[in-house]
Amino acid sequence: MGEDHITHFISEIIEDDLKSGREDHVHTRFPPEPNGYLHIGSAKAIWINYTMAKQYGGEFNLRYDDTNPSKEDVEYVRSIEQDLRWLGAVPDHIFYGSDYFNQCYEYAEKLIQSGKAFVCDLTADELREYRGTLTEPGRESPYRSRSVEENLDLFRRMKAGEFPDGSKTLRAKIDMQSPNITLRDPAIYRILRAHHHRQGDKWCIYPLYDYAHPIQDATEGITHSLCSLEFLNNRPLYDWVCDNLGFNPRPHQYEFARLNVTNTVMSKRYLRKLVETGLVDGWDDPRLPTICALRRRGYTPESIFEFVRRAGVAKVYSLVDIRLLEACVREELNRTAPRRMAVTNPLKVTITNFPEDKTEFFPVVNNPEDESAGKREVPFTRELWIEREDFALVPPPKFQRLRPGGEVRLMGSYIIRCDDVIQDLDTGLVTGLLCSADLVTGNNTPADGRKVRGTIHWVSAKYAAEAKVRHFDKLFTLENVNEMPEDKTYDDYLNVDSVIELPNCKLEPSLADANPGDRFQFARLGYYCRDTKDTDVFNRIVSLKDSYKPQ
RNA sequence: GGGGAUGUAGCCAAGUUGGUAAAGGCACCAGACUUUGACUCUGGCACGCGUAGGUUCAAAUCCUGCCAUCCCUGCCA
Repeated sequence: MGEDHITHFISEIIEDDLKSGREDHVHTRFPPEPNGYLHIGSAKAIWINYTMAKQYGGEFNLRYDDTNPSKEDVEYVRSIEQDLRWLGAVPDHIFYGSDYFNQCYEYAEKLIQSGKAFVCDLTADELREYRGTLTEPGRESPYRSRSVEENLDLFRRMKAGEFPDGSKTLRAKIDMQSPNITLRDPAIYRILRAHHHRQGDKWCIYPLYDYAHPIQDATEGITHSLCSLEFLNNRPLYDWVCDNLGFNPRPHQYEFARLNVTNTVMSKRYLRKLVETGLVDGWDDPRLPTICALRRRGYTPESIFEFVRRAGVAKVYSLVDIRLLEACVREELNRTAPRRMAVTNPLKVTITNFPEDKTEFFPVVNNPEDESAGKREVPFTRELWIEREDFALVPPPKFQRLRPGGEVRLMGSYIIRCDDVIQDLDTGLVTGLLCSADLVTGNNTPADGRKVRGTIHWVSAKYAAEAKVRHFDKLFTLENVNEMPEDKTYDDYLNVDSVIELPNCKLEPSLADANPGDRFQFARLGYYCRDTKDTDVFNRIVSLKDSYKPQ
């Protein structure tokens, strides 16, 4: 799947670095904050960092960016690694940003000693005021000129827990006039008494992202720190930290546009809300765009990475059509998923010229594109189920399936003719069909050479297995969220009833043995996966394209 | 009355030392094939590269102005 060698502006940068000798190897990392589950958007950052490392024979780290204990949890740590492995981006190393808290602290003292950082007593509100605005420069903090000794003393006492939360910060001394607000003496340490999922209560001061991230990268020997475009403004600060701490060699940050997908909400905040309020069953509810939900729904890791690959890497804000993902899934599953017959909306058919007590087995091809997949024996009996929509009392133009007096092929089996229609006298509803099979022709082309256009799927009523089939009509529960007006919220677009459960599905008997996670193509109905949790359910992964248009 | 990034078809996206039918994929349309109206195959789909000028024999590619979108005013990441 995909080409051996992937090219985009990031790969060109890396190749230039390698060619010019600025770098002699490639080492990347995926640095999620463990504050939620990975989703399809995360897959892009994972894919880029992973493929760039592997393409140039380098290493790829998973690093938990856990510098803010108030938002993080071990549950997320566990899920992230699991999802990463499932996707196939197996990390060469797993690190925790919090494991570098000692280094961060040492480096901070170093910054203080070289006069590059100071302890500031401004409150959050005051700090905001001093910072200035987008159009006005900021003012220097009155504490900016404290002596090295005083700063060091204060910082050590911050660490020792002598000051209450939020009463002081350590700030980098850069430039309050800078048009880039990130550079206006940014806070690099805050006082925060919060239990850390990994460090416990060891620390009451925590480094901030802009300061910790370059240190983490440098400590791990990262060469190319690939992140999304919203960190572009932070790059000068990233460079400032690297330069002022004298990292050599030092990592370099490059930015690409993050992935947005139509009808799909990536906001971790909102996804968490859906989970916590019980509107969905959990982070792996098949309606969600999380990696674990896609997995449960039946998407393959290959198709997700293929989607990311085809969506491309550039620097424009982009909104990729969800149908590209669907196309990737269809393409893969079409090659790999065994075909099975299932009837989601059953209509009884009686083959009047077929004996009541007889069972005939027809060999049916498992995958027309893969001969090694072999065949299976499907039982045929006098009473069958067919799809209700495969019969039309009054056929619309170009309708090729069954109609009164018409013929149709039962896939892999006989051609049948509809002789009689049984209708409910009161409602007119069709309750059954009486048909006769061309027993002479069998599963072959008709001896008289007549053409029978339509082919429909069927299941023996006597041997049918039962299961629920779950359709997701509105992908990921949200419609048109990408064009959401400002006065609306995600809740206005929530469509929790978008799942259609079809309780009376008739499945060909071989489906009774399917394992959770197994994927199939149900004839003309789409690709389905037996749910891993709810095992009497088959989830529709994606529907087949339907080019049938009457008239 | 700031700074940065970006603007190529419905959606992504190649193409940048200027060179003369503007790759490819998704979507869509038409047709062929078909024991799944799937798949596959064939053909179509930007007289145009945000816009207005300029330089040039030649511009998506260079220059200038303008417009639009996104990011930045967390002791979040």
